[in-house]
Amino acid sequence: MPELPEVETTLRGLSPHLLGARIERLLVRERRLRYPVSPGIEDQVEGQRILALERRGKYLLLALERGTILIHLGMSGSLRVLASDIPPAKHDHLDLRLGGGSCLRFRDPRRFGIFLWTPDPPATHPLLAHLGPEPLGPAFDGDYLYRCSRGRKCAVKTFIMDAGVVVGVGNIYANESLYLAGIHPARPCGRIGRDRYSRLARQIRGVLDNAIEQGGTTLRDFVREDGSPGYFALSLRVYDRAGEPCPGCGTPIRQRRIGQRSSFFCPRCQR
DNA sequence: CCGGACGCCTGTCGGC
DNA sequence: TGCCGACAGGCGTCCG
Repeated sequence: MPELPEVETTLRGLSPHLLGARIERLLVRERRLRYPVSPGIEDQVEGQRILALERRGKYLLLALERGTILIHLGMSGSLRVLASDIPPAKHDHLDLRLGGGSCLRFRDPRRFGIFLWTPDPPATHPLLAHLGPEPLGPAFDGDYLYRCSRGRKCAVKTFIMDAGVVVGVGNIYANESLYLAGIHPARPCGRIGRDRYSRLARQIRGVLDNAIEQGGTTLRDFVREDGSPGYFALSLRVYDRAGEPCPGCGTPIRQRRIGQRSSFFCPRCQR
């Protein structure tokens, strides 16, 4: 579900509510997520203050005084801040109760999400240790993509969705940035030149920046911390638009599976 | 090392 | 109206 912009939107919305807050209690109703919620996490986090909120790729990190809560929203997860006396709905798996009667509530119908405790520096955690650079950070550019792709044979779309290459680019934004860069999603990544990769890197950055500005993309279940949707769905050029005319040339948008994921592209504008 | 297939879950939608 | 299969924004694991 949520890709980088949705996680960033969530982080920005949560920050004013969570920063500096003290955790009174963690209530876990359902431990069976992508990985079981860390045993004993309730006792670990109780009484600690939240010092910082950070994002690494699609992971959300709550830095506490003696460790870090590591959250991933999976496909269908969302986080909201609300009064803790509001009764939980179906799929509301965890409540992080804060002072003043408010709580951070984690909902995740499909339970592909993650909620883990680590006392160690989060960058060393096995789930984070092998992640590629941030697409909005200084290490990410066309040259990086070019060098990284030499000798590889997978489709360029699969390549940019590989979190070991660059983090945070999920199916929606991969489709959109390839369209804007004029690159066919099935093209082998190792046979794309420097100039095209620099265009692609710029478009990835631009698409993510714009999506963050619009509060993310709401297709089905994504909601912000206050329950409102994101509006970037209105800006999608090709994603979920099979058969509709390409905004550039009018050719019907085509849909096809690449690397087990639905892919959308204009057969004329993307080569 | 790389790439492709699979599975984890629930909800929704389209076709019959 | 109801049932059934396909599919959905992610990602770790397994296998060749």
